[in-house]
Amino acid sequence: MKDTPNNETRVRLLDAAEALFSSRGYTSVRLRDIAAAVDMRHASLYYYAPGGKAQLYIEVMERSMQRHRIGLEAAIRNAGGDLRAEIYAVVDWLVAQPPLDINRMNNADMHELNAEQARKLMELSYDSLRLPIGEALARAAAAGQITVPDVDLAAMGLIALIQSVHAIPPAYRSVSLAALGHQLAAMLMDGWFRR
Amino acid sequence: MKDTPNNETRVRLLDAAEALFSSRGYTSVRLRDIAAAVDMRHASLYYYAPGGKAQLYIEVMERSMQRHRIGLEAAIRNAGGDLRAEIYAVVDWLVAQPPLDINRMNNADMHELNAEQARKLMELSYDSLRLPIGEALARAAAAGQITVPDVDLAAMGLIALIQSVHAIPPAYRSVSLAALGHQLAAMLMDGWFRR
DNA sequence: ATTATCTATAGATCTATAGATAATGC
DNA sequence: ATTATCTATAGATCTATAGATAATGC
Repeated sequence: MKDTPNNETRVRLLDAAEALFSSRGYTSVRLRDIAAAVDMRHASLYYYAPGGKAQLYIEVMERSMQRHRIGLEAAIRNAGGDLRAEIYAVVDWLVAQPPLDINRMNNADMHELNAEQARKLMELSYDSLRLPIGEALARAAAAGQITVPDVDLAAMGLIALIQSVHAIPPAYRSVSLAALGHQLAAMLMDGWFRR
Repeated sequence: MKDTPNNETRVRLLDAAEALFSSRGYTSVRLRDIAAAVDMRHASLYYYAPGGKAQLYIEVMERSMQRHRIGLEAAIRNAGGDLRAEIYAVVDWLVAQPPLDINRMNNADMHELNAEQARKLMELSYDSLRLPIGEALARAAAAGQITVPDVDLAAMGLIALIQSVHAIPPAYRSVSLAALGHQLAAMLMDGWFRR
């Protein structure tokens, strides 16, 4: 009795499921889509996730959020203490990950899940994203470098702003996601108004 | 042979469909959900939209985007020429409307539609949101009041940022959507860094 | 006669389960 | 014997269509 079968295939499966769920959301992704992405028949997914689609979604999203928390903390830690560098490191991390859409998660995906599981997953999501960035902002605020009304609001706002790079269809996009992300972050840090 | 049946009921139906599609997206909304919202049987929806779910979505989203364009232009026009007032008017307009999620539209909803219809709808959406705000920004930039890398990027960034108010579950929200929206907009206009 | 709705149901998916099968590991 | 996959299919939705019905308008 092993709690988790195989491994390499399992990771490939979770990666594929994450990419799909993350960009298209719970209801738009069919088990067939995930199976096709790992070149399997959809029935075989039940071998790795006996709980079916909902289990797969929750597992994949929890893993994603935990990875984000670790990745964001590391990105900030390695940026060298300067807030601007920390924020750019956050942007670089985010644009290299599958797109996040917290609005869609909160307003659509969560309706398809058991209420308690949904609550827990949203809490994990908010914490994983908000806390690392919020702490960096709190340090800069304490040092008198920045003025924000609320570090949590600012952190979640930054993420929403950065994720808007995924709203631009590739055809209309002349520069890299990272370059766009940096421009957006710079707007938020420096403000539109002339100094 | 009339092109549009009834009217009062039709408008109620489109309003209900818009609220649902807008916040939960194409695949998460069932025809039953829309029908229930207007107290009908889902089969009756075909009387108003013979083209079915896809027609309903497109019709409702086109109407939404045209209304946004008109509403944003009016909000800006009535704000009295000051950029800050114009942006707050934009925020007030946006938070009073059903939530927009351009990321979800672009990455999920559009996959369920005919490619050409999807392209047209996204183009209309970008124009309806981007142009009114972009023009206000261009005027302020020409007057030397603000500095932005790209007015279109700034306009779409503002919208994404404002829409993040809908990612906060009501239970965690102590102030009004408008107040939150203003805080977010002020961050973007003035920037995080001390002046 | 037309308008606005309903009931009943066909047809198309989608998720999930059962059971077979081939390969691998003891 | 266990692991990893497949085929086949049941069961549950969902969208869409057909045809009935009641109310209203000429």
